[in-house]
Amino acid sequence: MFQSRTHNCGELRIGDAGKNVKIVGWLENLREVSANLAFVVIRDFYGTTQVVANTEELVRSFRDITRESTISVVGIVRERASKNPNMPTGDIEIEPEGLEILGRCRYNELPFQINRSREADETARLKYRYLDLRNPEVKKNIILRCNVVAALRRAMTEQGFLEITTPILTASSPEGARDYLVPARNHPGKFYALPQAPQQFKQLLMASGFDRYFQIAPCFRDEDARADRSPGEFYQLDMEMAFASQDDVFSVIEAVLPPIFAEYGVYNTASPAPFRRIPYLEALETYGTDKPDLRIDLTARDASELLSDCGFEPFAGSIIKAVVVTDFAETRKFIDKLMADVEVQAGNKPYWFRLDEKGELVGGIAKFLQEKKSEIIAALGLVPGCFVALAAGKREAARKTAGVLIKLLGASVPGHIQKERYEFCWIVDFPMYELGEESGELEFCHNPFSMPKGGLETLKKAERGELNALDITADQYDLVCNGVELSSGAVRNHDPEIMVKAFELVRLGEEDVIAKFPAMYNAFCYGAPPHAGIAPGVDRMVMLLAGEDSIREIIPFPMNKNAQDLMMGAPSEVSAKQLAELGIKHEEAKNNGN
RNA sequence: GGCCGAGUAGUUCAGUUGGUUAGAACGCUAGCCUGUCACGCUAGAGGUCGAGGGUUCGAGUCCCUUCUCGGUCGCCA
Repeated sequence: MFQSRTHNCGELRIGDAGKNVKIVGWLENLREVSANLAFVVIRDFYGTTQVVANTEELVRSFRDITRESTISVVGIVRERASKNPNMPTGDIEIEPEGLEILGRCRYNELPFQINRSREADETARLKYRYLDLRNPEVKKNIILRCNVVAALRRAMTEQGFLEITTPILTASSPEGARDYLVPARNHPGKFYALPQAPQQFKQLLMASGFDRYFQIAPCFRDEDARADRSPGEFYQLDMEMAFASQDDVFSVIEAVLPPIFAEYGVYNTASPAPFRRIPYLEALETYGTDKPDLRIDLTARDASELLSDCGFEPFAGSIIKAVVVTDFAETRKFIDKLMADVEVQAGNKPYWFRLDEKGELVGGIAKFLQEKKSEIIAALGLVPGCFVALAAGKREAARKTAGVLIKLLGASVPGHIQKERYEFCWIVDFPMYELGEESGELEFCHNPFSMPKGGLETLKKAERGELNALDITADQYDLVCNGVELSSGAVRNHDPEIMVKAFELVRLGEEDVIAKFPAMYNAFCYGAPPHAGIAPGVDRMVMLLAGEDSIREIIPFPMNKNAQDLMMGAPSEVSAKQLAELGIKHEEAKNNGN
């Protein structure tokens, strides 16, 4: 029978010398110095401790144990003859009196070396995640995640929020991402859906009279992965407040996040409250993106009037954005690489020129600019040593290209980014509607739950043609940190009449509102509070705090890019019996050629 | 679905204009070594070069097809 340890592998110090102890853990390493002297490293969750094998018999015993087996060692703590100042337990070692194998590792070669697992093939890491996680370097991100989640819960609770869980099996919702569907055994042909977010439930909680709700909420979306987007499932710090305005939501987030970022992040500085607020359109014009990285000091300027008639063919009739980089001393090779990278990421070719130390416009498209040289230098405020990157095309393409230019120039040209900090901002005043790319017709820009600014009156004006619906904004906002979109949120539309009117502008009506959101529509007909909320992504936050570029590094058991769990073998086939119970036909018929 | 990159020993990688028996490091096995701590030293085992086809006297290398993985665009209200 297993007897408990007296100490873990991270806690013994010089003051413990002479004590009788029992430690347990994984056999990490065996260093044989001679036939009758070897050093054994035992690792557990808390750290590593050295055991000394100082007889021929002991050396043989340890040699016969495969590494990564779990063992227990009973013995006496003693001061080391040669200490290791680099490890917390480096002053002591254990002289064993008893040794027991608890769980033998059956393999003397592992899929990868534990202490170097981060360098291993990712497929192997995911398949053997339980070995990967034995690596303290890998484990520490998961511990960080736990600490951050605990801190978020504490902070939200302190702010008076209640954590309320909402259903995982729910109804498919008609908009947004692809749903994960679960067949309903008792209702053949019908399906549950896993929630893309607890959006409707949290609004119903507001209608139920809960004042401040939050949840570390699992969300499920069947969309393709990215480096910063795990496929399938992710977590949000979902919150909603009754009788609340945009400012109320901002106050809570500005109180909750900066201290946690400063305490747990790789950078220990976070922008203090209040965060900068940037209107959506201004962000697109100035930063070329709705998720600017404010650590970068570069901005985009409109140079359409200045340059569109300079004779350079791609500029004719185009919107042109200029990004001026001072103190630029990079090589032509650097520029070519950067321009190529921008073209790939933006899907649009960027251009450039420089003002050299002699005050001449050189390089890139400079030969088209000589006639208007002084005008250009004055308009863009150029000084010798300036590099000017240019984005041209239709308005959206020019903005996007400028955004990519700013991002890549900021990251690679020295002196234009203050990297070691968390820089938050709010993007506000999102448009309520946009023209659909395919349909060309008016559609909801983000989500139909947001309250249009000006409420019913504004919508009626748009309906009467006194106002362009595209100019209607909503109290809808994004939280952005270091160029990463952490969250969207909004003041919600809690008035059934305004909801219907908002839908009418996109050629839908009351029956559509009821069909799509029956519970919410009905509930709001019984007296709903004005409410607002937000849902910062937990995974993205932890990524920022851990300084990781891959979302898989901060998820305990991640899926691969193709939404497969290589360790568990999901998704997997199921038995014909299971399918039959669910009223689902088996694929076999097809294989037989029927 | 499009585009880009990768796939060679258990692992991470190198491999020249196509040319002898495909190498290194780490790991593994055996031996040596009395204070190591990424211990050191010596020796050894270990390869369907992702798969299939083609060009060639000869292919890890060139061509075609295909699979897998990663990144990115689409997508993600």
